[in-house]
Amino acid sequence: MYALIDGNNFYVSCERVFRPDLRGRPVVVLSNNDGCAISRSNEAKALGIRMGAPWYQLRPLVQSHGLVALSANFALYGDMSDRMMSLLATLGAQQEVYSIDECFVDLAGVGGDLTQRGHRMREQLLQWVGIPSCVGIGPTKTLAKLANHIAKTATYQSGRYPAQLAQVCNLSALSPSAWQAVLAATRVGEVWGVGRRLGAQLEAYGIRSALDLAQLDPTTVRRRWSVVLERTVRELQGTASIELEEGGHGKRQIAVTRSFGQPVTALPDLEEAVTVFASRAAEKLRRQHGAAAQVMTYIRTSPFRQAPQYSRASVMPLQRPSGETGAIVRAALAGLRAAYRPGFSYAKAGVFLLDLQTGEAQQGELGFDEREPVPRHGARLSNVLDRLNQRYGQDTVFVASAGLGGVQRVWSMKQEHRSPRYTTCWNELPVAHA
DNA sequence: TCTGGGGTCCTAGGACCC
DNA sequence: TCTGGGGTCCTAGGACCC
Repeated sequence: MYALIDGNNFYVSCERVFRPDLRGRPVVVLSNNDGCAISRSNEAKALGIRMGAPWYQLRPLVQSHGLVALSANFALYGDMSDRMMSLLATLGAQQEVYSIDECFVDLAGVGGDLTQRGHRMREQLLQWVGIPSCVGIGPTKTLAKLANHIAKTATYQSGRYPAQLAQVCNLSALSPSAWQAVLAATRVGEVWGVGRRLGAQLEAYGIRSALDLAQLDPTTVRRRWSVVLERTVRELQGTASIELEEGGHGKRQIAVTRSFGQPVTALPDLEEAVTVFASRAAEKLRRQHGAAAQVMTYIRTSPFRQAPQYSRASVMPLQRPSGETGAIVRAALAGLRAAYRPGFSYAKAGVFLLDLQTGEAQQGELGFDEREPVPRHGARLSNVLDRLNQRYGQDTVFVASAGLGGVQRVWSMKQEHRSPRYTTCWNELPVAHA
């Protein structure tokens, strides 16, 4: 049996912990560059604000409906997420942190009434961390996910599902007929693993509800569609086919990409940005004690503008797998120079670390070239860099090609409404007045 | 004027091997 | 006239997720 616990409107809920005055009001959190809405309070959803709606289209709602827009504050959300996850880890034997605002918990061996346990856990999460959430419980991850979706919908939208499934929905506690009824009331596209494309295809075949999908023959599904959808069908039927993945295995790929605050044309500006992104990516890599064998740099113009379009990625292999800032920045800059064409207005750049290896299992090499022994100082230098930046704050020490005039960076992003980093920055702690 | 960032997995097809 | 069979590895691209 699995539980899926998911924070409601997570980013907005994080902001509300420190701004109780935002409760009951329409609030959105904007993406980097204040580009578009990436989290919405229920009041904002009720105004018809869509996920991903561009901010400039929403701006009139500030006047007309008291909409509050906040710039994304990922330092805050990440820290709130850590608090939430460590509390939820106590719910069962194993936990998979699936995203910043949700986790699966394996309930194997957990006794007692699981529904009640779910209610207690979400009350504790609300009281201790301040985040409202919903809990779904089911025999497989896909069913737990579905149960969570049902709990959420029943909480905020009356009529579609029985009201007692609000907040906590435990499918395994339902009678077979009640179970069938909730699956029949769920559109096939709402099932985890069925996206827009598959959803449309399935509907065209007359498979409209989650129940319809669950009643298909898995082998046929594999032949007609894919092994991925076959697994989903088996999971809906109650056969666990997607394993719980505990943390600690590290990422297979690391990316740092950003849109620019304004279009960038000059190579030196792009070099600054790519240096910063590559440095950030190298830090992430070292945090999981990894090494990258390849570095990809990518630049592109804005697809939303009526201007000549250009997009190019370039992969540079490293001489040997490395987690050092210096080596990674050099490779990323070489990739940038290979991808760059003058005369375009670039809107975004990114650095990807690929072909990652873990610290313990790294490919050795034959010493063909004795004039160039394996360097050791680079790794030590990067460690010192990390320790200094950890102790004295981000960017205390950095690579010079990142540019010295931080304020003059033409490409830096817009964040006009960012809240304080209440929990991760000494200067921005909330102050209590007696 | 103004539209995010970071991931995973699977498949098809090409290059190459014997 | 007539030209096999079986396999691996890598990459690009698609679909999905939050």
